[in-house]
Amino acid sequence: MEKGYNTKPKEYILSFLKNHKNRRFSIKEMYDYIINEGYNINLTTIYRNVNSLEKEGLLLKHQGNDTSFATYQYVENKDCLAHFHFECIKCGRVSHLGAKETNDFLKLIKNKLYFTVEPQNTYIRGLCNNCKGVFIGL
Amino acid sequence: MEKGYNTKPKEYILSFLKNHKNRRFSIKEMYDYIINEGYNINLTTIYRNVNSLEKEGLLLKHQGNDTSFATYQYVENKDCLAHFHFECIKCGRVSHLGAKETNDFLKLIKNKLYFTVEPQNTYIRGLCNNCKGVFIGL
DNA sequence: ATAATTTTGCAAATCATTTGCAAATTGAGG
DNA sequence: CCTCAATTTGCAAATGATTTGCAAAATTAT
Repeated sequence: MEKGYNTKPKEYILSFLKNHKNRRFSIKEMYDYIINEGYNINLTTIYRNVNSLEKEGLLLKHQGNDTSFATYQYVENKDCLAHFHFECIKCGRVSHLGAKETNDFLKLIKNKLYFTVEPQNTYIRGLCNNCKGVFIGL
Repeated sequence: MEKGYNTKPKEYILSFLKNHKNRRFSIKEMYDYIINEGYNINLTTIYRNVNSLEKEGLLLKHQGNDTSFATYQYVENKDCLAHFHFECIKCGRVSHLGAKETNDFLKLIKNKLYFTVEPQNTYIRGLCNNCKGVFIGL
């Protein structure tokens, strides 16, 4: 049973992510950004903290189908996990569908399929408004 | 520009996957199964073939959020990619939602969000009928 | 069969992530 | 603000999945 100390690196990492809500970063990206901001930190330290922040539910971890590395994103509040997620396949930004629409959809498919849906694990993928115009190909 | 030779290993891998539709295998699993069937093959060969089969659209590649390795699955016909997918978070099996329900859902959210949904990239996650009873946790 | 081209198998390289361990940091209690 | 036990850090080395280089084997058209 760990007491959980408050360390500089841990605080720095979390505030970095909080300052970039709705954006995902790979460990390497965080590292580069943070180093660039003039704060000295170790890659391993980021791995370790990001891991425990994810377990605490403060971060969302994404493992892309095409990328070999994971990315992490700060989640404002955990309620959003009860909704379906929309993930932009271009910029990676994640937003979420309202409770009403989530429920409507769940009703819609309830008797269609022998399947219990877990919205918190579900990412509906497509293009967000920002990326609609610029995306080429698929 | 490659001509694409038909080799024993390539055929063996594809037929193995075809004989196990709706199931996903990691490279290592395929290797173990195939070796166990008495057919001699190399890990690298599986990597290479599975990669090109995926590019040809014959296989679906999955990169789990929690697993460090990819899994692959034979897809019967490419039409199924135009539908939403259901993926069981326990057994990994993928099935798909019918065209009508897919469309109903798309209509449902069309004006709710500045978002263009790509069903072929979307996995709705939950528990399939088989796994409903046995799953612990989450 | 022959030759040109692709694919295989193996070993070594690569890349993301994890682990071991000593040194540094933290926080509770004096 | 000093001390001490517990936790966290940083670095180097380990791990595990995947890729690559290269010579030998397999394939296809001629």
